[in-house]
Amino acid sequence: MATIEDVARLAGLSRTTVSRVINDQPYVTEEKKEKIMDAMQQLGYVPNSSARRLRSQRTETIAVLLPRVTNPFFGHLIESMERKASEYGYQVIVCQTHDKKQKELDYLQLLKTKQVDGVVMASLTNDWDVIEPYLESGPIVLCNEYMDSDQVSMIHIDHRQASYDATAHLIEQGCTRIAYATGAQETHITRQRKEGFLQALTDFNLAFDENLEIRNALDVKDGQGVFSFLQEQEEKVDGIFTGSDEVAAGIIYAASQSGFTIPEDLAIIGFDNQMISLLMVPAITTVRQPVEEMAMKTIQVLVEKIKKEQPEDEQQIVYNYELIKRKSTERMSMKESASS
Amino acid sequence: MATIEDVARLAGLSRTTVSRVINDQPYVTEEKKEKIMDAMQQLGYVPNSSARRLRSQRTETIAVLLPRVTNPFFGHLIESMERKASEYGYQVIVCQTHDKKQKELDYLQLLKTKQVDGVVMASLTNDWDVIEPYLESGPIVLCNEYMDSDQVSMIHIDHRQASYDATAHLIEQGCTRIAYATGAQETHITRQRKEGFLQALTDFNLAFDENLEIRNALDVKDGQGVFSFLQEQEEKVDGIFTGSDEVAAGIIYAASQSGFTIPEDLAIIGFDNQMISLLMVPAITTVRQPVEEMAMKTIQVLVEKIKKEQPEDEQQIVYNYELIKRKSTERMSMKESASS
DNA sequence: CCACATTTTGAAATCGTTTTCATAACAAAT
DNA sequence: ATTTGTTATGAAAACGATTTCAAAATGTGG
Repeated sequence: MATIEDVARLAGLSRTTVSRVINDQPYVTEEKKEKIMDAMQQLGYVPNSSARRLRSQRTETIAVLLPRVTNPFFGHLIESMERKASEYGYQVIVCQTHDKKQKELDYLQLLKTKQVDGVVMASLTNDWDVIEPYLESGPIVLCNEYMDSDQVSMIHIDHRQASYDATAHLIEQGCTRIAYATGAQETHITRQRKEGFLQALTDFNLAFDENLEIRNALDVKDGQGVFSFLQEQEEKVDGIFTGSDEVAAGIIYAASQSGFTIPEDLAIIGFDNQMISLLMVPAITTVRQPVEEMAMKTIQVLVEKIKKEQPEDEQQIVYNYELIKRKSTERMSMKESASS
Repeated sequence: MATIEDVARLAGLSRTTVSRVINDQPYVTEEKKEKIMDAMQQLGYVPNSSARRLRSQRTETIAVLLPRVTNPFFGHLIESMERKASEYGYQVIVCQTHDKKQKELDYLQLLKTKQVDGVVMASLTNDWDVIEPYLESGPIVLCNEYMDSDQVSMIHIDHRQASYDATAHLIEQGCTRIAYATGAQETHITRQRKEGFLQALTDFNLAFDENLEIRNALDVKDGQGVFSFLQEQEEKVDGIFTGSDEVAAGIIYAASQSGFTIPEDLAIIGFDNQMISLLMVPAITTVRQPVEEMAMKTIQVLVEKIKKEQPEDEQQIVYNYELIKRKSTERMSMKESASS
């Protein structure tokens, strides 16, 4: 492999001048510049990125931590992040934590060892005091995660309010005994959502039966399991709030196989407005998050932090969500009869 | 940030010895080893990865090129690849080509600049003679892509035969006028599939109307478009082969809104056995690929190539697929009456 | 023609490791 | 006591770029 030295020699100039050409710096005459370009061409020279990284202390790489790519929400998130990062000239390393605390910390190590210039955390299961020390090694931005700290920027929707609205909607449709299915319970947005859910019940004078909380429901398969669980209940459950469209889809699939009618027997609400929520029969009521905007904003904020010398104030950017009402909760007949 | 020098000084030893400890090499007495460990601990030392990379010429990073993460097939692929790579101690850089030739080459540049030790190409739109020169810079393994060359290892199913089987199935179900919807037309597996499709028609004495080939159909939205297109045809189309479950789902969704019955009016076949193919009503007949196995094998082969000094023979590993027959092609009534 | 500013160039230091090579220490074998 | 072989250690080179700093060349205004 040709090095900068080889180019310099062939062009009859110094490494310094070659470096100037590579980095598009001023103070090189057009003539020499061409000579160098020719030499680079001739040798098929490309600068060695490890050497640049070492000297310049920049890696032009970002790590994105998320639970798993196969969850379509995170799939879309990383899709957009990679596109945006690529525009800025940054590479993206995928870091799947599978909601494991240790994995999360392992990946944060990338920041310490200077393998990345910054980190996006779209997965956050550790407590903040464990994460905080890593801020010394480089910027971290939270996306879709919330943290009660003013030392970190975050981009998200109001999960508490969204869950509240969703739950209220279920109640307005006449549901009185509502189950709650959640994903990994450790994360902070999960707590936010739970709060919103409970608040809605309280405000409408409904009690929550703790036995109706299902944890670790993440995908379609889990959704099928959730349905079995609901079916086993002695007292009939007439509505369920799920943290994901996939789980909701799984429930509907299982329900239709058991001859249940949705939403009459059971009203279902999902989250994220994935394509599947539109395609299921019945279509699933869900909460839309502006994924692409959030993803791009996150990258923008992170890149700005990377480039800035002195730290700016941390930003908390809250995006709007939208409750999309569909057939899976449309219980017109019940509406009249039910009002505790 | 503490450097190896600092650690050496604090421990009263040389950089070399510290390096030995870091890399778990022999010839360090237990006593000094502990001293060094203590010093590292005390200083919060972590080795700088750029420096290691530069000196050792290894990056412990792999680039995975694919069209887009949001396509669930590739989502699953990268999910498994990242997991496996992580086991081997490798990072994964996501490189979305969006089926653009230039993007593909841009990302291959990572190999040239030594930012990655190897590349997985799960997206391959350029001709081989354009790609080949990059092999000089490091190993490349194809996954889910086929190339008529013995200079590169590849892991895939027999797309030609799978398409043949799928098409034959449509014909056996009584379809006589079959449309063909494909994704990005530039890739090599796309050609393989087309061949299989055409061969089946020929073998069953059916003609293919070139007007019934739809290109660039990638997702649900495109599927809806495909349905409109089919509806506009004067001569009725009674079957369609699509290269993706998402497209198939889009067609079914649009069809159901127009009061079409699937499969009686139109039999549909998808590809990849995504969750959606099971969840749609009717469920979609599709071709299952062993994604996880393929992904893990790909990483294994690549890592082996990275570690081996002298190049081994290139392997072509062909996995088995499975045609999963579901409701979207189950035209029992037609079966009897139709046999050209 | 001089003084001064600006542009152009390169030698050498630097980034933080790993690797090579030489040497020291120690044990076992002659 | 001497050789031989193995283990233990460090000095210095190397990896391939960027950055600093000094000096040379050029231009400009008086």
